Amino acid sequence: MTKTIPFRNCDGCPIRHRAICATCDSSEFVQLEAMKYYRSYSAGQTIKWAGDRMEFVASIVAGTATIQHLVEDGRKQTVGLLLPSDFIGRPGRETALYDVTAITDVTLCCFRRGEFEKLVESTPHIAQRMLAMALDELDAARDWMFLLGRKTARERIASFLLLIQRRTVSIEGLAAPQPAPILLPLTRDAMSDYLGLTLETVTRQFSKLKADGIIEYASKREVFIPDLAALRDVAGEVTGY
Amino acid sequence: MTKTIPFRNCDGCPIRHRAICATCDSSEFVQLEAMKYYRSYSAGQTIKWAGDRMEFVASIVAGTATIQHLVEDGRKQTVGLLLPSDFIGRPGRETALYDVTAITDVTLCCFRRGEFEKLVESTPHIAQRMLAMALDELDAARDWMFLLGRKTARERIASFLLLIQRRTVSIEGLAAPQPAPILLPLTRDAMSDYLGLTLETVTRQFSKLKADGIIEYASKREVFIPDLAALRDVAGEVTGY
DNA sequence: CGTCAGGTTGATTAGGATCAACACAGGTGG
DNA sequence: CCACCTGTGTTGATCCTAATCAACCTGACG
Repeated sequence: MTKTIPFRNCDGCPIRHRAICATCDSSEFVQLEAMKYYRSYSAGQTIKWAGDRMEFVASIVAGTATIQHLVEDGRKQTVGLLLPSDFIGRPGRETALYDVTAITDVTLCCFRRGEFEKLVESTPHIAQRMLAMALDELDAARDWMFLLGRKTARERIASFLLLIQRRTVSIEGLAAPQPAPILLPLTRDAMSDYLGLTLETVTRQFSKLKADGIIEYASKREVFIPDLAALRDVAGEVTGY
Repeated sequence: MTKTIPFRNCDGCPIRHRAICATCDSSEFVQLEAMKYYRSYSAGQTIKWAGDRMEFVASIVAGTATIQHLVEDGRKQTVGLLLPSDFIGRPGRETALYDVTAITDVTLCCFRRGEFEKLVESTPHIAQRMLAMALDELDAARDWMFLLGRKTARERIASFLLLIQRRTVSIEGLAAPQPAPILLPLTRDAMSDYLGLTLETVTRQFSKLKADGIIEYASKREVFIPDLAALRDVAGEVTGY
Protein backbone atom coordinates (compact mmCIF):
# COMPACT_ATOMS: atom_id res chain seq x y z
CA MET A 1 0.00 0.00 0.00
CA THR A 2 2.75 2.48 0.79
CA LYS A 3 4.97 2.98 -2.16
CA THR A 4 8.40 4.48 -2.30
CA ILE A 5 8.60 7.80 -4.02
CA PRO A 6 11.64 8.17 -6.21
CA PHE A 7 12.28 11.79 -5.25
CA ARG A 8 12.05 13.92 -2.17
CA ASN A 9 11.63 17.50 -3.27
CA CYS A 10 10.06 19.41 -6.11
CA ASP A 11 13.24 19.64 -8.18
CA GLY A 12 12.94 16.11 -9.38
CA CYS A 13 9.17 16.17 -9.59
CA PRO A 14 7.89 14.84 -12.91
CA ILE A 15 4.92 17.21 -12.98
CA ARG A 16 6.76 20.32 -11.84
CA HIS A 17 6.05 22.22 -15.04
CA ARG A 18 2.50 21.17 -15.73
CA ALA A 19 0.69 21.08 -12.39
CA ILE A 20 -0.77 23.94 -10.36
CA CYS A 21 2.76 24.92 -9.32
CA ALA A 22 3.85 25.41 -12.94
CA THR A 23 3.72 29.20 -12.91
CA CYS A 24 4.75 29.88 -9.33
CA ASP A 25 7.69 32.16 -8.68
CA SER A 26 10.37 31.05 -6.28
CA SER A 27 8.88 32.53 -3.10
CA GLU A 28 5.44 31.08 -3.82
CA PHE A 29 7.17 27.85 -4.56
CA VAL A 30 8.84 27.74 -1.18
CA GLN A 31 5.45 28.04 0.51
CA LEU A 32 3.97 25.22 -1.53
CA GLU A 33 6.98 23.02 -1.00
CA ALA A 34 6.78 23.55 2.75
CA MET A 35 3.19 22.44 3.05
CA LYS A 36 3.13 19.52 0.66
CA TYR A 37 3.14 15.88 1.64
CA TYR A 38 2.98 12.71 -0.42
CA ARG A 39 0.44 9.98 -0.27
CA SER A 40 0.14 6.76 -2.20
CA TYR A 41 -2.75 4.50 -3.10
CA SER A 42 -2.65 1.12 -4.70
CA ALA A 43 -4.70 0.15 -7.73
CA GLY A 44 -8.37 -0.21 -6.87
CA GLN A 45 -8.33 1.86 -3.70
CA THR A 46 -10.82 4.66 -3.32
CA ILE A 47 -9.15 8.01 -2.72
CA LYS A 48 -12.34 9.71 -1.69
CA TRP A 49 -16.01 8.92 -1.60
CA ALA A 50 -18.78 11.28 -2.67
CA GLY A 51 -20.00 12.98 0.48
CA ASP A 52 -16.71 12.62 2.32
CA ARG A 53 -15.29 15.64 3.99
CA MET A 54 -12.28 16.66 1.94
CA GLU A 55 -9.35 17.21 4.20
CA PHE A 56 -6.87 17.75 1.38
CA VAL A 57 -6.54 18.73 -2.24
CA ALA A 58 -3.81 17.18 -4.37
CA SER A 59 -1.99 16.89 -7.64
CA ILE A 60 -1.54 13.53 -9.28
CA VAL A 61 2.18 12.84 -9.47
CA ALA A 62 2.01 9.37 -10.95
CA GLY A 63 -0.69 6.91 -11.93
CA THR A 64 -4.27 7.11 -13.13
CA ALA A 65 -7.46 7.80 -11.22
CA THR A 66 -11.08 8.31 -12.19
CA ILE A 67 -13.81 10.62 -10.99
CA GLN A 68 -17.09 8.77 -10.88
CA HIS A 69 -20.72 9.45 -10.37
CA LEU A 70 -22.40 6.46 -8.84
CA VAL A 71 -26.10 5.98 -8.29
CA GLU A 72 -28.01 3.65 -5.96
CA ASP A 73 -29.40 1.44 -8.74
CA GLY A 74 -25.88 0.57 -9.85
CA ARG A 75 -25.51 2.89 -12.80
CA LYS A 76 -22.09 4.42 -12.96
CA GLN A 77 -20.49 7.07 -15.12
CA THR A 78 -16.88 8.12 -15.07
CA VAL A 79 -16.97 11.90 -15.40
CA GLY A 80 -13.27 12.56 -15.38
CA LEU A 81 -9.99 10.84 -15.96
CA LEU A 82 -7.12 12.01 -13.78
CA LEU A 83 -3.61 11.62 -15.14
CA PRO A 84 -0.30 12.98 -13.86
CA SER A 85 -0.43 16.76 -13.22
CA ASP A 86 -4.22 16.79 -12.90
CA PHE A 87 -5.71 18.25 -9.75
CA ILE A 88 -8.08 16.66 -7.24
CA GLY A 89 -10.48 18.69 -5.16
CA ARG A 90 -11.50 22.29 -5.17
CA PRO A 91 -10.86 25.12 -2.81
CA GLY A 92 -14.03 26.25 -1.11
CA ARG A 93 -15.90 22.97 -1.15
CA GLU A 94 -16.33 21.07 2.09
CA THR A 95 -17.40 17.70 0.78
CA ALA A 96 -16.61 15.72 -2.33
CA LEU A 97 -19.32 15.47 -4.99
CA TYR A 98 -17.91 12.40 -6.70
CA ASP A 99 -15.94 9.29 -5.93
CA VAL A 100 -12.26 9.32 -6.86
CA THR A 101 -10.69 5.91 -7.38
CA ALA A 102 -7.12 4.87 -8.09
CA ILE A 103 -7.06 2.76 -11.24
CA THR A 104 -3.36 2.07 -11.19
CA ASP A 105 -1.05 2.71 -8.26
CA VAL A 106 -1.22 6.43 -7.62
CA THR A 107 1.04 8.94 -5.93
CA LEU A 108 -0.44 12.24 -4.82
CA CYS A 109 1.16 15.50 -3.81
CA CYS A 110 -1.26 16.72 -1.13
CA PHE A 111 -2.02 20.01 0.58
CA ARG A 112 -4.23 20.43 3.60
CA ARG A 113 -7.37 22.08 2.31
CA GLY A 114 -7.54 24.95 4.81
CA GLU A 115 -3.96 25.97 4.25
CA PHE A 116 -4.31 25.63 0.52
CA GLU A 117 -7.39 27.84 0.45
CA LYS A 118 -5.50 30.57 2.26
CA LEU A 119 -2.70 30.23 -0.24
CA VAL A 120 -5.11 30.57 -3.16
CA GLU A 121 -6.43 33.77 -1.65
CA SER A 122 -3.01 35.24 -1.02
CA THR A 123 -1.21 34.02 -4.12
CA PRO A 124 -2.70 35.27 -7.38
CA HIS A 125 -0.48 33.05 -9.50
CA ILE A 126 -2.02 29.96 -8.03
CA ALA A 127 -5.60 31.11 -8.51
CA GLN A 128 -4.76 32.02 -12.09
CA ARG A 129 -3.10 28.70 -12.78
CA MET A 130 -6.02 26.86 -11.23
CA LEU A 131 -8.41 28.89 -13.34
CA ALA A 132 -6.56 27.98 -16.51
CA MET A 133 -6.56 24.32 -15.54
CA ALA A 134 -10.24 24.38 -14.59
CA LEU A 135 -11.15 25.95 -17.91
CA ASP A 136 -9.14 23.33 -19.77
CA GLU A 137 -10.97 20.63 -17.88
CA LEU A 138 -14.24 22.30 -18.69
CA ASP A 139 -13.40 22.17 -22.39
CA ALA A 140 -12.45 18.52 -22.04
CA ALA A 141 -15.73 17.84 -20.25
CA ARG A 142 -17.63 19.53 -23.07
CA ASP A 143 -15.89 17.46 -25.71
CA TRP A 144 -16.83 14.42 -23.68
CA MET A 145 -20.45 15.57 -23.57
CA PHE A 146 -20.47 15.51 -27.34
CA LEU A 147 -19.02 12.01 -27.29
CA LEU A 148 -21.62 10.78 -24.79
CA GLY A 149 -24.53 12.51 -26.47
CA ARG A 150 -23.81 11.93 -30.14
CA LYS A 151 -21.04 9.49 -30.97
CA THR A 152 -21.51 5.84 -31.88
CA ALA A 153 -19.85 3.07 -29.90
CA ARG A 154 -17.16 2.67 -32.55
CA GLU A 155 -16.38 6.38 -32.55
CA ARG A 156 -16.24 6.44 -28.77
CA ILE A 157 -13.63 3.69 -28.64
CA ALA A 158 -11.56 5.36 -31.32
CA SER A 159 -11.78 8.72 -29.50
CA PHE A 160 -10.73 7.09 -26.27
CA LEU A 161 -7.72 5.44 -27.88
CA LEU A 162 -6.68 8.78 -29.33
CA LEU A 163 -7.05 10.44 -25.96
CA ILE A 164 -4.79 7.88 -24.30
CA GLN A 165 -2.35 8.01 -27.18
CA ARG A 166 -2.05 11.79 -26.89
CA ARG A 167 -1.64 11.82 -23.16
CA THR A 168 0.89 9.00 -23.35
CA VAL A 169 2.96 10.94 -25.84
CA SER A 170 2.70 14.16 -23.85
CA ILE A 171 3.71 12.51 -20.59
CA GLU A 172 6.51 10.30 -21.84
CA GLY A 173 7.77 13.00 -24.14
CA LEU A 174 8.06 12.01 -27.76
CA ALA A 175 10.92 9.71 -26.98
CA ALA A 176 9.31 6.66 -28.49
CA PRO A 177 8.61 6.50 -32.22
CA GLN A 178 5.01 6.81 -33.42
CA PRO A 179 3.97 3.19 -33.72
CA ALA A 180 4.85 2.44 -30.11
CA PRO A 181 2.30 0.30 -28.31
CA ILE A 182 0.07 2.31 -26.05
CA LEU A 183 -0.81 0.93 -22.66
CA LEU A 184 -4.46 1.16 -21.70
CA PRO A 185 -4.71 2.13 -18.05
CA LEU A 186 -8.33 0.97 -17.81
CA THR A 187 -10.05 -2.40 -17.88
CA ARG A 188 -12.82 -2.95 -20.42
CA ASP A 189 -15.25 -2.37 -17.61
CA ALA A 190 -13.69 0.93 -16.56
CA MET A 191 -13.63 2.04 -20.19
CA SER A 192 -17.32 1.27 -20.51
CA ASP A 193 -18.00 3.47 -17.49
CA TYR A 194 -16.07 6.29 -19.07
CA LEU A 195 -17.60 5.90 -22.53
CA GLY A 196 -21.22 5.45 -21.49
CA LEU A 197 -21.35 1.92 -22.87
CA THR A 198 -21.43 -1.61 -21.51
CA LEU A 199 -18.32 -3.69 -21.24
CA GLU A 200 -19.62 -6.13 -23.86
CA THR A 201 -20.00 -3.33 -26.37
CA VAL A 202 -16.48 -2.14 -25.63
CA THR A 203 -15.09 -5.61 -26.24
CA ARG A 204 -17.05 -6.02 -29.45
CA GLN A 205 -15.88 -2.71 -30.84
CA PHE A 206 -12.28 -3.52 -29.96
CA SER A 207 -12.64 -6.80 -31.81
CA LYS A 208 -14.13 -5.03 -34.79
CA LEU A 209 -11.40 -2.38 -34.89
CA LYS A 210 -8.84 -5.17 -34.77
CA ALA A 211 -10.59 -7.05 -37.56
CA ASP A 212 -10.60 -3.84 -39.60
CA GLY A 213 -6.86 -3.40 -39.10
CA ILE A 214 -7.27 -0.10 -37.26
CA ILE A 215 -5.57 -1.47 -34.16
CA GLU A 216 -3.39 -4.46 -33.30
CA TYR A 217 -3.03 -6.14 -29.94
CA ALA A 218 0.34 -6.45 -28.26
CA SER A 219 -1.58 -7.84 -25.33
CA LYS A 220 -5.17 -7.32 -24.22
CA ARG A 221 -4.14 -4.11 -22.55
CA GLU A 222 -1.55 -2.93 -25.06
CA VAL A 223 -2.47 -1.70 -28.49
CA PHE A 224 -0.58 -0.68 -31.60
CA ILE A 225 -1.96 1.94 -33.92
CA PRO A 226 -0.49 1.31 -37.36
CA ASP A 227 -2.19 4.32 -38.93
CA LEU A 228 -3.04 7.22 -36.65
CA ALA A 229 -4.89 9.11 -39.39
CA ALA A 230 -7.15 6.11 -39.97
CA LEU A 231 -7.98 6.03 -36.27
CA ARG A 232 -8.72 9.75 -36.26
CA ASP A 233 -11.03 9.16 -39.15
CA VAL A 234 -12.91 6.47 -37.26
CA ALA A 235 -13.13 8.77 -34.24
CA GLY A 236 -14.95 11.32 -36.35
CA GLU A 237 -12.21 13.89 -36.13
CA VAL A 238 -11.47 16.03 -39.11
CA THR A 239 -8.08 14.94 -40.37
CA GLY A 240 -8.04 17.31 -43.28
CA TYR A 241 -6.10 20.34 -44.40
CA MET B 1 -32.10 43.67 -33.03
CA THR B 2 -30.94 46.34 -30.69
CA LYS B 3 -32.88 46.26 -27.50
CA THR B 4 -33.21 48.93 -24.91
CA ILE B 5 -31.52 48.17 -21.65
CA PRO B 6 -33.58 49.18 -18.64
CA PHE B 7 -30.61 50.40 -16.61
CA ARG B 8 -27.42 52.27 -17.26
CA ASN B 9 -24.99 51.40 -14.53
CA CYS B 10 -24.18 48.49 -12.33
CA ASP B 11 -26.35 49.64 -9.43
CA GLY B 12 -29.52 48.51 -11.09
CA CYS B 13 -27.93 45.47 -12.70
CA PRO B 14 -29.94 42.30 -12.13
CA ILE B 15 -26.88 40.08 -11.97
CA ARG B 16 -24.75 42.37 -9.81
CA HIS B 17 -24.49 39.85 -6.98
CA ARG B 18 -24.08 36.62 -8.92
CA ALA B 19 -21.80 37.37 -11.87
CA ILE B 20 -18.01 37.67 -11.97
CA CYS B 21 -18.29 41.07 -10.31
CA ALA B 22 -20.09 39.64 -7.27
CA THR B 23 -17.10 39.70 -4.93
CA CYS B 24 -15.36 42.81 -6.20
CA ASP B 25 -14.55 45.57 -3.76
CA SER B 26 -15.45 49.13 -4.66
CA SER B 27 -12.18 50.06 -6.36
CA GLU B 28 -12.14 46.94 -8.48
CA PHE B 29 -15.70 47.63 -9.28
CA VAL B 30 -14.94 51.08 -10.61
CA GLN B 31 -12.45 49.57 -13.05
CA LEU B 32 -14.92 47.01 -14.29
CA GLU B 33 -17.67 49.55 -14.62
CA ALA B 34 -15.41 51.81 -16.65
CA MET B 35 -14.56 49.20 -19.23
CA LYS B 36 -17.92 47.49 -19.67
CA TYR B 37 -20.26 47.98 -22.60
CA TYR B 38 -23.59 46.39 -23.43
CA ARG B 39 -24.52 44.40 -26.47
CA SER B 40 -27.79 42.80 -27.47
CA TYR B 41 -28.69 39.91 -29.70
CA SER B 42 -32.10 38.83 -30.85
CA ALA B 43 -33.37 35.28 -30.58
CA GLY B 44 -31.68 32.99 -33.05
CA GLN B 45 -28.62 35.12 -33.64
CA THR B 46 -25.20 33.57 -33.26
CA ILE B 47 -23.06 35.38 -30.72
CA LYS B 48 -19.89 33.64 -31.75
CA TRP B 49 -18.87 30.84 -34.06
CA ALA B 50 -16.36 28.15 -33.22
CA GLY B 51 -13.03 29.28 -34.63
CA ASP B 52 -13.88 32.98 -34.43
CA ARG B 53 -11.37 35.25 -32.89
CA MET B 54 -12.85 36.31 -29.56
CA GLU B 55 -12.63 40.05 -29.18
CA PHE B 56 -14.62 40.16 -25.98
CA VAL B 57 -15.71 38.18 -22.97
CA ALA B 58 -19.08 38.85 -21.36
CA SER B 59 -21.63 38.16 -18.68
CA ILE B 60 -25.18 37.31 -19.63
CA VAL B 61 -27.40 40.02 -18.18
CA ALA B 62 -30.70 38.81 -19.58
CA GLY B 63 -31.89 36.00 -21.81
CA THR B 64 -30.74 32.47 -22.63
CA ALA B 65 -27.95 31.26 -24.87
CA THR B 66 -26.45 27.87 -25.65
CA ILE B 67 -22.93 26.63 -26.21
CA GLN B 68 -22.89 24.09 -28.99
CA HIS B 69 -20.56 21.65 -30.58
CA LEU B 70 -21.43 21.19 -34.21
CA VAL B 71 -19.93 18.69 -36.58
CA GLU B 72 -19.80 18.58 -40.40
CA ASP B 73 -22.20 15.65 -40.76
CA GLY B 74 -24.92 17.62 -38.98
CA ARG B 75 -24.69 16.15 -35.52
CA LYS B 76 -25.05 18.74 -32.84
CA GLN B 77 -24.74 18.71 -29.07
CA THR B 78 -25.45 21.56 -26.74
CA VAL B 79 -22.65 21.46 -24.18
CA GLY B 80 -23.73 24.36 -22.02
CA LEU B 81 -26.74 26.44 -21.21
CA LEU B 82 -26.06 30.08 -20.46
CA LEU B 83 -28.51 31.91 -18.23
CA PRO B 84 -28.29 35.33 -16.59
CA SER B 85 -25.02 35.80 -14.63
CA ASP B 86 -23.22 33.09 -16.59
CA PHE B 87 -19.97 34.01 -18.28
CA ILE B 88 -18.99 33.72 -21.94
CA GLY B 89 -15.42 33.29 -23.05
CA ARG B 90 -12.21 32.65 -21.23
CA PRO B 91 -9.20 34.75 -20.57
CA GLY B 92 -6.15 33.47 -22.40
CA ARG B 93 -7.87 31.84 -25.34
CA GLU B 94 -7.66 33.50 -28.74
CA THR B 95 -10.39 31.68 -30.59
CA ALA B 96 -13.72 30.21 -29.57
CA LEU B 97 -13.99 26.42 -29.37
CA TYR B 98 -17.77 26.30 -29.62
CA ASP B 99 -20.67 28.17 -31.14
CA VAL B 100 -22.65 30.40 -28.82
CA THR B 101 -26.21 31.14 -29.93
CA ALA B 102 -28.87 33.39 -28.49
CA ILE B 103 -32.00 31.33 -27.87
CA THR B 104 -34.11 34.19 -26.61
CA ASP B 105 -33.23 37.86 -26.90
CA VAL B 106 -30.00 38.30 -25.01
CA THR B 107 -28.25 41.22 -23.38
CA LEU B 108 -24.55 40.96 -22.63
CA CYS B 109 -22.27 42.96 -20.43
CA CYS B 110 -19.03 42.86 -22.44
CA PHE B 111 -15.37 43.49 -21.74
CA ARG B 112 -12.67 43.73 -24.37
CA ARG B 113 -10.63 40.56 -24.01
CA GLY B 114 -7.19 42.16 -23.79
CA GLU B 115 -8.24 44.60 -21.10
CA PHE B 116 -10.08 41.93 -19.21
CA GLU B 117 -7.07 39.62 -19.20
CA LYS B 118 -4.96 42.36 -17.68
CA LEU B 119 -7.61 42.89 -15.05
CA VAL B 120 -7.66 39.20 -14.19
CA GLU B 121 -3.93 39.29 -13.68
CA SER B 122 -3.99 42.38 -11.53
CA THR B 123 -7.17 41.72 -9.58
CA PRO B 124 -7.07 38.54 -7.50
CA HIS B 125 -10.74 38.83 -6.57
CA ILE B 126 -11.77 38.42 -10.16
CA ALA B 127 -9.55 35.41 -10.81
CA GLN B 128 -10.89 33.83 -7.62
CA ARG B 129 -14.49 34.53 -8.55
CA MET B 130 -13.94 33.18 -12.05
CA LEU B 131 -12.30 30.09 -10.59
CA ALA B 132 -15.30 29.45 -8.37
CA MET B 133 -17.67 29.91 -11.29
CA ALA B 134 -15.57 27.69 -13.58
CA LEU B 135 -15.53 24.94 -10.96
CA ASP B 136 -19.29 25.20 -10.56
CA GLU B 137 -19.69 24.87 -14.30
CA LEU B 138 -17.37 21.90 -14.27
CA ASP B 139 -19.58 20.21 -11.69
CA ALA B 140 -22.63 20.99 -13.78
CA ALA B 141 -20.90 19.58 -16.86
CA ARG B 142 -20.11 16.40 -14.94
CA ASP B 143 -23.68 15.97 -13.83
CA TRP B 144 -24.67 16.39 -17.45
CA MET B 145 -22.16 13.74 -18.49
CA PHE B 146 -23.98 11.32 -16.24
CA LEU B 147 -27.27 12.31 -17.81
CA LEU B 148 -25.92 11.84 -21.34
CA GLY B 149 -24.13 8.61 -20.58
CA ARG B 150 -26.62 6.82 -18.37
CA LYS B 151 -30.07 8.31 -18.09
CA THR B 152 -33.13 7.21 -20.09
CA ALA B 153 -35.03 9.64 -22.28
CA ARG B 154 -37.73 10.00 -19.65
CA GLU B 155 -35.22 10.75 -16.93
CA ARG B 156 -33.46 13.26 -19.12
CA ILE B 157 -36.64 15.23 -19.74
CA ALA B 158 -37.50 15.22 -16.06
CA SER B 159 -33.98 16.33 -15.14
CA PHE B 160 -34.16 19.13 -17.66
CA LEU B 161 -37.48 20.34 -16.31
CA LEU B 162 -36.04 20.38 -12.81
CA LEU B 163 -33.02 22.31 -14.00
CA ILE B 164 -35.18 24.98 -15.57
CA GLN B 165 -37.47 25.04 -12.57
CA ARG B 166 -34.55 25.62 -10.21
CA ARG B 167 -32.96 28.30 -12.30
CA THR B 168 -36.32 30.01 -12.76
CA VAL B 169 -36.87 30.11 -9.03
CA SER B 170 -33.35 31.32 -8.31
CA ILE B 171 -33.53 34.11 -10.89
CA GLU B 172 -37.01 35.37 -10.19
CA GLY B 173 -36.51 34.98 -6.49
CA LEU B 174 -39.05 32.86 -4.72
CA ALA B 175 -41.73 35.44 -5.32
CA ALA B 176 -44.12 33.07 -7.05
CA PRO B 177 -45.67 30.15 -5.20
CA GLN B 178 -44.47 26.63 -5.98
CA PRO B 179 -46.96 25.52 -8.61
CA ALA B 180 -46.21 28.47 -10.88
CA PRO B 181 -45.94 27.57 -14.55
CA ILE B 182 -42.36 27.38 -15.75
CA LEU B 183 -41.48 28.80 -19.11
CA LEU B 184 -39.27 26.63 -21.27
CA PRO B 185 -36.69 28.78 -23.00
CA LEU B 186 -35.93 26.11 -25.59
CA THR B 187 -37.83 24.60 -28.51
CA ARG B 188 -38.26 20.82 -28.63
CA ASP B 189 -35.45 20.76 -31.13
CA ALA B 190 -33.08 22.76 -28.93
CA MET B 191 -33.95 20.54 -25.97
CA SER B 192 -33.10 17.46 -27.99
CA ASP B 193 -29.69 18.96 -28.75
CA TYR B 194 -29.10 19.55 -25.08
CA LEU B 195 -30.35 16.17 -23.94
CA GLY B 196 -28.65 14.03 -26.56
CA LEU B 197 -31.98 12.89 -28.01
CA THR B 198 -34.03 13.52 -31.14
CA LEU B 199 -36.85 16.01 -31.16
CA GLU B 200 -39.40 13.25 -31.72
CA THR B 201 -38.25 11.48 -28.59
CA VAL B 202 -38.49 14.71 -26.64
CA THR B 203 -42.05 15.26 -27.81
CA ARG B 204 -43.03 11.69 -27.03
CA GLN B 205 -41.64 11.86 -23.52
CA PHE B 206 -43.38 15.16 -22.88
CA SER B 207 -46.64 13.56 -24.00
CA LYS B 208 -46.03 10.59 -21.76
CA LEU B 209 -45.21 12.73 -18.73
CA LYS B 210 -48.40 14.67 -19.37
CA ALA B 211 -50.41 11.46 -19.69
CA ASP B 212 -48.89 10.29 -16.40
CA GLY B 213 -49.93 13.51 -14.66
CA ILE B 214 -46.34 14.49 -13.88
CA ILE B 215 -46.67 17.72 -15.84
CA GLU B 216 -49.50 19.83 -17.25
CA TYR B 217 -49.38 22.16 -20.20
CA ALA B 218 -50.28 25.82 -19.85
CA SER B 219 -49.13 26.13 -23.43
CA LYS B 220 -46.68 24.10 -25.45
CA ARG B 221 -43.87 26.06 -23.95
CA GLU B 222 -45.25 26.53 -20.45
CA VAL B 223 -45.51 23.70 -18.00
CA PHE B 224 -47.02 23.22 -14.54
CA ILE B 225 -45.47 20.79 -12.14
CA PRO B 226 -48.22 19.71 -9.73
CA ASP B 227 -45.90 17.53 -7.66
CA LEU B 228 -42.25 18.44 -7.62
CA ALA B 229 -41.29 15.37 -5.61
CA ALA B 230 -42.89 13.13 -8.23
CA LEU B 231 -40.88 14.83 -10.93
CA ARG B 232 -37.69 14.41 -8.92
CA ASP B 233 -38.51 10.78 -8.61
CA VAL B 234 -38.86 10.43 -12.37
CA ALA B 235 -35.59 12.28 -12.85
CA GLY B 236 -33.84 9.64 -10.79
CA GLU B 237 -32.93 12.01 -7.99
CA VAL B 238 -32.96 10.78 -4.47
CA THR B 239 -35.77 12.55 -2.70
CA GLY B 240 -35.46 10.67 0.50
CA TYR B 241 -33.31 10.34 3.60
C1' DC C 1 -55.50 32.60 -47.38
C1' DG C 2 -51.11 30.43 -47.87
C1' DT C 3 -46.82 29.67 -45.83
C1' DC C 4 -43.72 28.26 -42.49
C1' DA C 5 -41.77 27.14 -38.02
C1' DG C 6 -42.72 24.42 -34.33
C1' DG C 7 -44.97 20.41 -32.56
C1' DT C 8 -47.32 15.70 -32.46
C1' DT C 9 -48.03 10.96 -33.65
C1' DG C 10 -47.37 6.51 -36.12
C1' DA C 11 -44.60 2.66 -38.35
C1' DT C 12 -40.35 0.64 -38.82
C1' DT C 13 -35.46 -0.07 -37.99
C1' DA C 14 -31.09 -0.44 -35.80
C1' DG C 15 -27.59 0.08 -32.37
C1' DG C 16 -26.52 -1.25 -27.96
C1' DA C 17 -28.17 -3.40 -23.69
C1' DT C 18 -29.06 -7.54 -21.47
C1' DC C 19 -28.62 -12.33 -20.40
C1' DA C 20 -25.70 -16.17 -20.80
C1' DA C 21 -21.88 -19.23 -21.69
C1' DC C 22 -17.18 -19.77 -22.10
C1' DA C 23 -11.89 -18.75 -22.42
C1' DC C 24 -7.75 -17.53 -20.31
C1' DA C 25 -4.10 -16.02 -17.04
C1' DG C 26 -2.38 -15.54 -12.60
C1' DG C 27 -2.43 -16.64 -7.94
C1' DT C 28 -3.32 -19.68 -3.91
C1' DG C 29 -3.31 -23.53 -1.15
C1' DG C 30 -3.35 -28.46 -0.52
C1' DC D 1 2.70 -29.95 -9.14
C1' DC D 2 -1.86 -29.71 -9.89
C1' DA D 3 -6.69 -28.33 -8.83
C1' DC D 4 -9.25 -24.56 -8.08
C1' DC D 5 -10.69 -19.92 -7.96
C1' DT D 6 -11.18 -15.27 -9.30
C1' DG D 7 -10.79 -11.32 -12.22
C1' DT D 8 -10.78 -10.12 -16.88
C1' DG D 9 -12.04 -10.57 -21.53
C1' DT D 10 -14.65 -12.62 -25.60
C1' DT D 11 -18.58 -14.12 -28.23
C1' DG D 12 -23.44 -15.39 -29.15
C1' DA D 13 -28.68 -14.85 -28.93
C1' DT D 14 -32.30 -11.98 -27.97
C1' DC D 15 -34.66 -7.83 -26.57
C1' DC D 16 -35.76 -2.99 -26.20
C1' DT D 17 -35.09 1.92 -26.37
C1' DA D 18 -34.63 5.56 -29.10
C1' DA D 19 -33.49 6.82 -34.03
C1' DT D 20 -35.30 7.28 -38.47
C1' DC D 21 -38.66 8.14 -41.95
C1' DA D 22 -43.06 9.99 -42.79
C1' DA D 23 -47.50 12.18 -42.39
C1' DC D 24 -50.11 15.53 -40.33
C1' DC D 25 -51.54 19.31 -37.06
C1' DT D 26 -51.52 24.08 -35.13
C1' DG D 27 -50.95 28.89 -34.72
C1' DA D 28 -48.63 33.14 -36.11
C1' DC D 29 -47.93 36.23 -39.62
C1' DG D 30 -47.47 38.59 -44.08
